[in-house]
Amino acid sequence: MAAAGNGTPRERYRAQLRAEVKERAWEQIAASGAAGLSLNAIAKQIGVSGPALYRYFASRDELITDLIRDAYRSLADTIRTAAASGADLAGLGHALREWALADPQRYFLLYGTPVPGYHAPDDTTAIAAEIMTALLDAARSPTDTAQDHADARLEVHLAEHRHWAGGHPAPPAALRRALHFWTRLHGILSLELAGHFTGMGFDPAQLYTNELHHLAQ
Amino acid sequence: MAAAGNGTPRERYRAQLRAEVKERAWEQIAASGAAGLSLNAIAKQIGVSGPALYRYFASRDELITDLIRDAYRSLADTIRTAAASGADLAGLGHALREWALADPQRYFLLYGTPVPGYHAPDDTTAIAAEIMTALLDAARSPTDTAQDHADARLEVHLAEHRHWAGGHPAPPAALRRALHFWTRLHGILSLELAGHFTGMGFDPAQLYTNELHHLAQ
DNA sequence: TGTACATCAGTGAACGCGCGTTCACTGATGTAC
DNA sequence: TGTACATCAGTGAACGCGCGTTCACTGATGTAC
Repeated sequence: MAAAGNGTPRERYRAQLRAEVKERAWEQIAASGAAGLSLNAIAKQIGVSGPALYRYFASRDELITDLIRDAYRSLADTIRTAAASGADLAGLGHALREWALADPQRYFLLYGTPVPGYHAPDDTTAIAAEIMTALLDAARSPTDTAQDHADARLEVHLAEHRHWAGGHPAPPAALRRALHFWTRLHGILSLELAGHFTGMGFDPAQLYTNELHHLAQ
Repeated sequence: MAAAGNGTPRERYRAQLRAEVKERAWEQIAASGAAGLSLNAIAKQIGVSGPALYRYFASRDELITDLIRDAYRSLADTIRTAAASGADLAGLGHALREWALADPQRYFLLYGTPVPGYHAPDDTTAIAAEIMTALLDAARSPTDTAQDHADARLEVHLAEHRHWAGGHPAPPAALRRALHFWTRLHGILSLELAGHFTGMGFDPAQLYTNELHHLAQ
């Protein structure tokens, strides 16, 4: 009855096997993409029959949803940890890059090709909003230097619509900076991870760092 | 023997059926993603038995490769046409955006989640290089205004490695501008098309236009 | 400490499905004389 | 213009595969008295 420690042995065993299933799932996704994820293949790798996994996951979809949730949580933790240790926007950018390079297919599971018809459950969009909030906080930086005309116009537009994220009103300049952070870094990262820079003979990291300098400006 | 006009009736018929297969394939990709593309399903839609398609495509992979090739060609044509009609970088940007919005899954087939292990055939990378060349030409713009320190450092790096694209040496400033064009616009487009901005209450087009102004600067 | 019962993990067989692909064959379309 | 032959499109049956998932059942682990 007590919800103490690690739970009963059976509960610990359950948690451990769920974790192992997910581990194998990530390996499989890394090896051949999320589309080819197969419960039977995972079971075989673990050394258990296929139907056994249905004690731990109601369906293949539930497993994938769980993986997406974990990926979002992992990214949110990474960003939060960096922010908590006093990183500025550039610091968050490097944390994001490291996280993405550590497991490209995990990155693509969140930000890659969407599956038509699939809708992420509400709690994952909540975590995504959390990440955005962390970015916004970091974007609320001291150096509020001169901005050119084009940016000013965007900020007016953003000011009209900044009611999202649960009425968390951020200064339009910070919102603009956070959005640029997100879109520019995602642009480089996803092209790099998909291999679109190979053979072009330059280091994507330099491009990335350059964009970070722009953003910190 | 003469390779004139539209060829023999049989050749025209072949070309027509190949085209119809591809059309249905795009519809299917738009509806459920490239992973779920099925030859049998296409055959059923056309009103023909499954094996019949093997007269027109050697395998499922060949069909997909063909679709990728067509998509690249379509994008290259779009960019080239815009450039030929005197568009500047901003103009190319709008052309790119329209092309992407017209068929998001086609965009993702080129720039979305990579399938581990899949290597695009050489001629598609040649078309990709062509697109890059068109960007470079447009990026070789008149207004070579002041650039900040961070950009200068990136340009030195690019200058050391600008031997790609068949020894087509572009000024580092143009290369930098072209790369920023590509990565920034892709960043916004892919997040927008994947629905990551929904519910945030602003218009991605404004963000996009804003980036274009930055690039034209 | 020992027995009776409930809980739960895992198995193996089975269902139904759709896939890519091969193969032998029919029937229509084009070609050669 | 007509006949003999070659070419080619399309069919239907079949193969082998792996998938997700259900179901009845066995055997081990934990719980209650």
